[in-house]
Amino acid sequence: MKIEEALALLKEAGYKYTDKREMILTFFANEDRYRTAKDLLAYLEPHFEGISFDTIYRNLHLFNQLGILESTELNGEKNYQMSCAKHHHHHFICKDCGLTKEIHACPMDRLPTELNNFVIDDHKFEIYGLCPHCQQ
Amino acid sequence: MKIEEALALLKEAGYKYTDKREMILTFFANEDRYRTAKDLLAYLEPHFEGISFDTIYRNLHLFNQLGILESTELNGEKNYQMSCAKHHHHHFICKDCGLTKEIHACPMDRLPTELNNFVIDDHKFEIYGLCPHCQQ
DNA sequence: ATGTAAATAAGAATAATTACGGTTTATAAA
DNA sequence: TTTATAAACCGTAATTATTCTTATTTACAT
Repeated sequence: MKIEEALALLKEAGYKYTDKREMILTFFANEDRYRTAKDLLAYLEPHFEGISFDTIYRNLHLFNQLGILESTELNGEKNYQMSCAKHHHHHFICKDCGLTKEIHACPMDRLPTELNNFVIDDHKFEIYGLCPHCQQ
Repeated sequence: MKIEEALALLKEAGYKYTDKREMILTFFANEDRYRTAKDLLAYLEPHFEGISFDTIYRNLHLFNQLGILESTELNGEKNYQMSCAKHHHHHFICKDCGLTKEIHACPMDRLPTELNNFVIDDHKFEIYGLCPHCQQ
């Protein structure tokens, strides 16, 4: 997702434009991988001295809720990256650098009949390993 | 996995037998679902007044490492259940009661060639929803 | 210009987990 | 059966990630 698209989404949903929000989006737009709240804070700190945790977390939540960011949990920490959705897909995630690669196959396509009596709300399919770059 | 089997594994790996460890295993043996450290503590507390966090977490780690317990992360909390491994499989997990159901289909069977240059260490496939009982 | 709801800062609170120093205990060998 | 020793344990403090609270500031529609 592009920054402009995200800003439009924000405006449409009645949220305000702020320079911090723009910079948060810039951060994620320039990264093709999952990043933590801490990573984001480190990026914002030099530009906005004294920026608060609250701002970080509130916006991560909001953006996630609006579908601007997608999230996953990697060793006990929530990680976010710019949403590449529109079409449903899953991810390979590099354990070293956090780089992601879309996987278009989805195991839910042919679901086992064993789950006939279960209500299915959600699923998670992720592959972990090392990207070509981090293998060296 | 049965308690005896787990105790044998412990002994074989050179760890000591203690009454607390036996009760931890009893707890998980009687549950067919993922449980948190807190759940375990609540169960042990009446039997061992003043049992420490350290004991809980140290043993959860150890058991997980030995393959006695498997773990997953559900809304920011680590959850454990008795390992049902031997054969590779995945889980349906009830969001209400934590009940699990094995799924024998594995999406890694036919991996997309897109990942040819990636080293794959691990993967996660979980389906979340409501079990028949919790739908009422 | 101005009113209002949203956004923010600052820091305290919470929740899960880990770490540390001192004591007890399971186990094996004398 | 005593004894030595490493493992297990307790009590508690520290850490880490995250959320909450209150007062203040700001974007933006009117």
